[in-house]
Amino acid sequence: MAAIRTARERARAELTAEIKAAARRQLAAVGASELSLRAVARELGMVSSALYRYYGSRDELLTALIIDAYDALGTAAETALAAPAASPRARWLAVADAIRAWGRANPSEYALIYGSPVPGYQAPRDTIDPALRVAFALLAPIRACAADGTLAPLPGPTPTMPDELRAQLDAIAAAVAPELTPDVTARALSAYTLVFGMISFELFGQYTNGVDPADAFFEYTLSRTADLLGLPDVDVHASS
Amino acid sequence: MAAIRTARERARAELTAEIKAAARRQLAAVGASELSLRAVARELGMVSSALYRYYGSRDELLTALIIDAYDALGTAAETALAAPAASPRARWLAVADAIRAWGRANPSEYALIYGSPVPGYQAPRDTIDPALRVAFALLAPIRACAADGTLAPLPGPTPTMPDELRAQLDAIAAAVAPELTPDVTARALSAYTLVFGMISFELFGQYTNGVDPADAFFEYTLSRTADLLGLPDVDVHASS
DNA sequence: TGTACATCAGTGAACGCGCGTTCACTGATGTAC
DNA sequence: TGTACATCAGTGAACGCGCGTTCACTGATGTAC
Repeated sequence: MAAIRTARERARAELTAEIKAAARRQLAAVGASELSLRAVARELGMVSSALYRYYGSRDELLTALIIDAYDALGTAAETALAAPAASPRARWLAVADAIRAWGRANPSEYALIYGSPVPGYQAPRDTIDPALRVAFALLAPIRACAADGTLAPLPGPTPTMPDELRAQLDAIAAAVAPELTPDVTARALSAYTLVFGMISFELFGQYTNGVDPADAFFEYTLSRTADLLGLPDVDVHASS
Repeated sequence: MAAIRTARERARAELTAEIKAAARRQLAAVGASELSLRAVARELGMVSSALYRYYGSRDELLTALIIDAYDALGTAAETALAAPAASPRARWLAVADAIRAWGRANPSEYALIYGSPVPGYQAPRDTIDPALRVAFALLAPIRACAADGTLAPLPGPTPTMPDELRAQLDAIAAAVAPELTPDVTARALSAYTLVFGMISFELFGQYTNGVDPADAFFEYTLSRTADLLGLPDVDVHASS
């Protein structure tokens, strides 16, 4: 990131931020596929063609919003991960809570990245890395315990694993978490899916007339899930 | 449903079906929020105003599509539920598999009902009952076992349950599954969330470069989830 | 410090397009007697 | 069975609107000497 030196550069950085802020408001009001450059320009008191000095097309702006959303969520998760925690289990719960809190605070941006894809819009490669940050943060406490052997023996039976799945899980582990056995990787992925499944159901209205507000259900299920992952509830790392 | 008697009534029923079929194709091409009455009419070789003989507005057509999607998914799940199965566990797995199969076969309709809500569109009350059918089908094998005491003792620790959650779960149980204890209800709801979480992640592209194709991961996770629900793997009901 | 030139942000008009919905109408189908 | 009338499906034109994107332009900011 180059240092901002001239007034022109400062103005450009500020206006870029204002454009994205206005676009985020649009997003909340009408949704991703109806995000309109003209409406954004109108809100900023500019003429619509002026936006083309900042983004080459509507899709480019949409991409910037997606990357920002992944980054904001990733930052929230990483902040929770870095905070002091009584145990690996508590740390994992804190990350999951932070993910949910971000989603509730930014429902339209959550929908942008975890809702139905916008037909006709193809997310470019630049979105992949930011998208992985949150997954990494949720994985980190599990990896730390697996690395020093403090992951509790996994409760419950372990189904036989077909070769196809083992190969997929090995590839994931090799890329991001070499400490994990295939079964732990599978449980971690399933826990990750459950965390986002609950948040999506809550935000998209599937829990209406059921467990909405979902705070207690979320915590209860998360607690059971942490046990199934074998995350220890004592601070094993503090004693070293 | 009134019997169709006249040629006019037959034509109307046929054209209604054709309109919905064309609208479903639109949905797949451009998504729910960009569904266009004019495009539907164009595909049918009609003039756009003619559609107003069938649906009073764009939103009315969208509602019909949503209800149809819930009903189609509900039917698929109920069919799997009614099929012969070796055990309650197998029956539950069959229902979950049927849900996923329907989603994969009809991704745009799945996105319509389980994806991000369309901003500005408020689903009317008529969608509630059809939406519950699939949840009922997935719940049925658990209820049957709970009713005759064949649900296995639940493995794993049970977190303490706050009163707020207990009240919510009691209300759900009272309405749809009085056989279930609060903890079983919570586990059933969490399993339900996990099933849809996995399908959404698969269809919305979150498993790309991971466990995609997700067949093996889905079955593996489902198998472990069935165990956590205590669903017996023998046909306890056949012996009675 | 001052001047001449280059860069860049924002304007305003325009292009070509698609949308939902209304309305008066024509002509075919159905019904009552 | 035949006729007169009512119902309804579909037409075509129109209203008023918003959209993304291009383009020649003005005027302010920045840079080199």
